[in-house]
Amino acid sequence: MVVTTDTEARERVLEAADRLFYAKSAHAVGMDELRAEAGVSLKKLYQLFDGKEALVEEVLRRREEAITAETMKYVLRASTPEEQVLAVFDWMADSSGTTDFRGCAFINSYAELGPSSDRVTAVVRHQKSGVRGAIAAMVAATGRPEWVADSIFLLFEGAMTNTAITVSSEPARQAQKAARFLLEST
Amino acid sequence: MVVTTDTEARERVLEAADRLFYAKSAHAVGMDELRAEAGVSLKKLYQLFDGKEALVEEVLRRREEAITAETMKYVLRASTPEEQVLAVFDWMADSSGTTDFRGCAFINSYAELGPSSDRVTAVVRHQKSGVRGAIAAMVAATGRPEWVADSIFLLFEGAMTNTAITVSSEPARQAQKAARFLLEST
DNA sequence: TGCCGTGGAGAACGCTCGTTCTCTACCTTA
DNA sequence: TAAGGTAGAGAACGAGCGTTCTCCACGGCA
Repeated sequence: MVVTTDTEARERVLEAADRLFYAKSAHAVGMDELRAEAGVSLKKLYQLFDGKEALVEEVLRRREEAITAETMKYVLRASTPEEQVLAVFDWMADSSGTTDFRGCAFINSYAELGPSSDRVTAVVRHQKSGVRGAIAAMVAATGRPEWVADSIFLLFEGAMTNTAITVSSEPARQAQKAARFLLEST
Repeated sequence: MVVTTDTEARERVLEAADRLFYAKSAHAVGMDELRAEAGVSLKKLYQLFDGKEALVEEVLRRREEAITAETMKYVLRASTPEEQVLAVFDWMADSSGTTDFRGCAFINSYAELGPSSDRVTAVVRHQKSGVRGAIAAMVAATGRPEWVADSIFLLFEGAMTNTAITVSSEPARQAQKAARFLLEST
């Protein structure tokens, strides 16, 4: 028998749940499909998580951390504060290149589960305010006014959804171009 | 007995479906709840529509027309081409004031049903390309380059989702401010 | 070796869904 | 009045869901 700790099983479930929920939306993924994908028994699944809603919540929290870390890699690669702001659109363009890019998982979850789950709504609001804050901090470092940060955040959000819907990285590039203009002309 | 034609019953079903699907997401609304809300028998419901997926599709088509007409009212009220472009953000700010504003119904439907329904995906793409085209036409009338139209469209999209998530018209106003800046400085 | 406790496999449960079918009441028309 | 057809109410059905329970195999330990 392959030995796996609860921690490892937890991570396998979260990884599978994140992937499946994002690709197919939460209500389209059954707990049994999840169990099979994670290679875990149904008993253990319910022993590790309080239920589907709690699982969705944890998946979103985990994804928030993962995305933050990944975008950081792009941001820290840049030298000037301006280039750091623009780097988040490079991350988006690269991400949209991968198959099955489906836009912002938080917006998607809010659309599907927001009306019925306060916990999901709370995590989504938290992520959005985090992204907004991160962009605001970078823009502040450039010395531009705060409304520029607001604008770039909204460009980012609009590009995320439309990059998914059009299945093209064009919106990401258009948003980056607009952000560059805003930074250069203020 | 109250006499109702099939056309009237159809419209009642579509109105109820649009309202409920938008407020609670499609999978959270059962056909029986819909039947009760529309005041129609289950038999007639299935006689008027081929099934739930077809109903969602028709609801989105109908909403696309309705939103186009409503925003037109705002646009035509404005005198200059620049003010016409900015008027769509007035529409958004006003709409978000109504209770139960949930952002863009097309983005929401894409998030929930896009992976499982090609028909829904097609309607969503159609609506997005329509909005993008309408903004492009208005921006072209101002003499600004096309990338300005792309930017304003993405600002619009980002503001739609974040106006819903933050339950505030602030993103709509921020996007309008950014759009005004883009128009004035190009 | 015999016992106990843990854990996995998957059957079972209760519920809700989308969809169809049955039955009955009523209106129309001859 | 009698017959026929239409439409509504809602029961029925099969499937799938989230969740729980049963059963058994297997390992550690006295």
